[in-house]
Amino acid sequence: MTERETTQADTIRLAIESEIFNGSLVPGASMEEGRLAARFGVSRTPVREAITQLVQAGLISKSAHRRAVVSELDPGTLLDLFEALSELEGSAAFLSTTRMSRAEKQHLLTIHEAAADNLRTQGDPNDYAKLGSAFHHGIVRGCHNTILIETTDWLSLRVLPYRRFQVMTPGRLKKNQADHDTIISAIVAGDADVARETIQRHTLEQGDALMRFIALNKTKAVDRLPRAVNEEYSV
Amino acid sequence: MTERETTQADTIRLAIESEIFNGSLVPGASMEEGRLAARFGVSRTPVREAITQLVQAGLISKSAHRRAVVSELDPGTLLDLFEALSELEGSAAFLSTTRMSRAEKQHLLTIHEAAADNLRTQGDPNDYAKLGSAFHHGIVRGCHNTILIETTDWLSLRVLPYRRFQVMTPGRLKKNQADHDTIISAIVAGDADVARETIQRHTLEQGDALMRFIALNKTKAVDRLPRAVNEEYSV
DNA sequence: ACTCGACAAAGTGTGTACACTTTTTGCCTT
DNA sequence: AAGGCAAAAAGTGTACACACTTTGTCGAGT
Repeated sequence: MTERETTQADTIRLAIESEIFNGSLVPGASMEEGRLAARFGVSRTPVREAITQLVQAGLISKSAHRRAVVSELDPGTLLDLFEALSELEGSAAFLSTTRMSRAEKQHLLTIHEAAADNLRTQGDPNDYAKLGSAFHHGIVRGCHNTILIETTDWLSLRVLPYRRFQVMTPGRLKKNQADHDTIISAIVAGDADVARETIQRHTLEQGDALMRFIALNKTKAVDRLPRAVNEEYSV
Repeated sequence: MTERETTQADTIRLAIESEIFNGSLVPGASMEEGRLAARFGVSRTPVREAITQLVQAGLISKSAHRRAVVSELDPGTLLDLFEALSELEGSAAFLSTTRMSRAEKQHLLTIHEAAADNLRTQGDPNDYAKLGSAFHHGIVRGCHNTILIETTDWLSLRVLPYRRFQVMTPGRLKKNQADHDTIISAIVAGDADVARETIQRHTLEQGDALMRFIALNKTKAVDRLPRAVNEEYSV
């Protein structure tokens, strides 16, 4: 009768994931199984399983007999990440140009226009960020290649813990929107090569900006984060 | 005193992995934790951990309260896999063209020539396959982007269980070698675009050939595999 | 005071027990 | 004989216990 579709380990994994994304667990923070278990009111077993999963996802690093640590990306790796992501998104855009349905293109246009509207009316920057993310995701999904989508998502996930550092200056916002405009135009016009090159450079630049920002502000920013913890997470 | 650098779960994971690769565990075969545990002489705990890891790696599929199954790729997904892989290798080749050291290029040439020699002297086809794999891997490593390398390896891993189906006809061998020749020439000449396009198309064609072969011979081939099991793995 | 090393505390890895879910078996009904 | 329901068997998920490893502490030697 009592049907359990989602296991406890899954619940814990999602919980830890979101704590990493919302910044409760900062990159570099170490997690101790027993404490997590106590905090979530379960035994260590499902916690361990959740951690194992997150390790494979790349969000957590861990070596034998040592406690798990939220993955910390050094600037070099972060750059590699964005470079790889930009190539992947470029490939996706290339394929999407010829594979997206009319409805999908329309959906993308709707998002793009909503973003433009947000800029014109000086709407919530947070909403703009969401629209931007939806735009990228829409393009990637448009390629209809499950593996490519999955892989892109996988890489995007690993950047997520650092996205919160991103601050968009008015100049960057405008450039961002202009890039998106070029991309969607290329897709609609059926120019796959331009779509690929534009989104590729665009994503790379985004990453570059984020990297520079982190390099400059990291220490200060970390200390100022709400509920941020540098060392051990406290109950 | 007794130092344990590799945990039992790791050992088990590697063991299962290699059984998947060498065909003892065929895609679609279901694995039962208790039996695996007994077979490896450990408790279920490390086996479960190994399985969790392999699930995240994509080699095994599993849903709650159901036993784990060696991932089975339908033709469509397999095609997607090769398409994604071809894009990734294309990107890597593009970057490698400008980033490979002289020594790395030399190493690649050595491999390529050994392969050519193998063809001329009608050497062991198995050796030729290994050289081909080393060639691809060498190009990917040449891009010096950890994430891109890691991601490419990740996708390659998922194809591995199906590589054993691959049979190279003399015609394919020659074409394969010619492609490799074009690629290495482009890299040495510094023509990144040609390198990208060539290896991209090359990998895609490889995948296509493999797919067709599997589609034609799968059922028969599976039954003929040494130590192959269709249903449950028996102790 | 500093280094080194033994001891103590904390934490991870794995074995085992048990609850709950799924699958199988076999009986009953039609 | 086929279909379906119920109980039993098998298997997965989780708690807990314990061994071994790592980490932290404290005191002795220099």
